[in-house]
Amino acid sequence: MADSRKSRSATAAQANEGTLITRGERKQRTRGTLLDAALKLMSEGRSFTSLGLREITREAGVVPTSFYRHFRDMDELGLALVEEGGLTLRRLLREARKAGVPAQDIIRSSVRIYLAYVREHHLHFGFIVGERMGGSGPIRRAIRTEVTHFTNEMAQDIQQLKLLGRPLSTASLQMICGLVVSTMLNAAGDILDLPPKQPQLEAELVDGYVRQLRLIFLGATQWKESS
Amino acid sequence: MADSRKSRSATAAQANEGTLITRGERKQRTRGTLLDAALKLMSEGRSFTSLGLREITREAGVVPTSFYRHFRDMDELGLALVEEGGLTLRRLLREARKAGVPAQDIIRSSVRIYLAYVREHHLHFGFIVGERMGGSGPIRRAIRTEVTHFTNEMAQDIQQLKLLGRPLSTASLQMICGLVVSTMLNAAGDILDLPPKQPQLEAELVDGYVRQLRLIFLGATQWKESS
DNA sequence: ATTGTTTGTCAACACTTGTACACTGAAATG
DNA sequence: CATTTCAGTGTACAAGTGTTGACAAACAAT
Repeated sequence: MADSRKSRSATAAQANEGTLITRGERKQRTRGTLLDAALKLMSEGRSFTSLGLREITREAGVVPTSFYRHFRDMDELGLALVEEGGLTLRRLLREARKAGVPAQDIIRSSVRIYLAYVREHHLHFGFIVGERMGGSGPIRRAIRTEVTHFTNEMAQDIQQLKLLGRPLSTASLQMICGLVVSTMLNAAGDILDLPPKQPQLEAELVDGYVRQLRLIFLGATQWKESS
Repeated sequence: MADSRKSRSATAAQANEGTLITRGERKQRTRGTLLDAALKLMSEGRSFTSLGLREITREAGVVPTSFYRHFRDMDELGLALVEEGGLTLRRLLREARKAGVPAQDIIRSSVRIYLAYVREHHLHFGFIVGERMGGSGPIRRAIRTEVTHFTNEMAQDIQQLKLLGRPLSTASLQMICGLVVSTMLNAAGDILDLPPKQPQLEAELVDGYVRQLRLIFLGATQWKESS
């Protein structure tokens, strides 16, 4: 539902390339170009709060006043972006469930798969990671909610898969997954502003995160509930 | 050197409250009010890239053109803020060294002390945490550099204090400290946008981070270099 | 006492910004 | 077919933006 639109390149309003008919579809389409425009501008080193309504419509190839047909104000657009990002996060878990746990060297392959996914959806991840701790309050809170949901789902998955060998209280599981998720979001932020085509740096980065996660899971296997 | 100025309240240019004489001192003083103005605006839910030059000078009680007497452009001001923030970070370590390790329940009391320090310097921490992953590239990189330095110093301290019992390679130590620092920066971000006067929420938050750190150190004591 | 320096001020510039209002034309509805 | 609905357009305006240049007055150096 979130990705019928695949990163269209500007000037969309009159394109009509595919065979689309209904008015509703058209509306969703330009709404999408507005969201994409915002994401693209942010990916060029800008924060959400610095974006202007006019700037976005310009990038989207639409007249400024058209913005109001889709969002009351910038905050509403921001929240829509958070929702999209949340969907992208959830999709990651769903795909992971479907693919099953990697056969050997679980952590390293998981990190690799994850980082590939981050690169594939770098706009969403850039937004989430970038706005998670700074900028607009409402958006920050919305992101926090999404990340919490993601963490809880992950905790549930780990419990069902019995990945840690012995059972743990939900509180402990959530605390561990919270640590894992924070670490992975840091990792996303790091690779996303790695200078491109630097396999050396990238390898070091991956290595560092693999070891951090190994340490976390090592701690998790030794964890005593009583603490 | 960074804190001769203690969060002055606007309209500073003509104040002349204390006995200050030299021209250089006066310059540093208004330079400080500009930096403070920027920090204050950001603490009200704005990102750095969204700040305007005029806005800052207005908040500082100074005419817009005066800005150029101190900074070539906004980026230069941002880097100055990063430097200040870096100093605040280092001061934390210095004070920790002087105070020594807390007698009992080391992790819990450390977290408490740390969070008190974060609150005391909430403007600097808000800036660092908020801009660490989003917004302007140069500033993000500068922050990363400061955080890395901080991490290295921390690793050195831990090694010298033999806090982990047995010796570890510098690489492992840095990786562990990196995890600790990331976690503490997340913690800083979390308490700083906790609604005020909510001791319940705060206690839960502190508890969560205490347990995350316990897990990390538990992992660290079991860590095998060979990994 | 007479210079030169330099921090902060003032006025003005060419632009950009968010938003209001009336309008068009094609899809939706009857 | 006639009518209504509404996404997108065009124009307009007040308010804010970064930056320039000339100027005032307090300090510094001679």
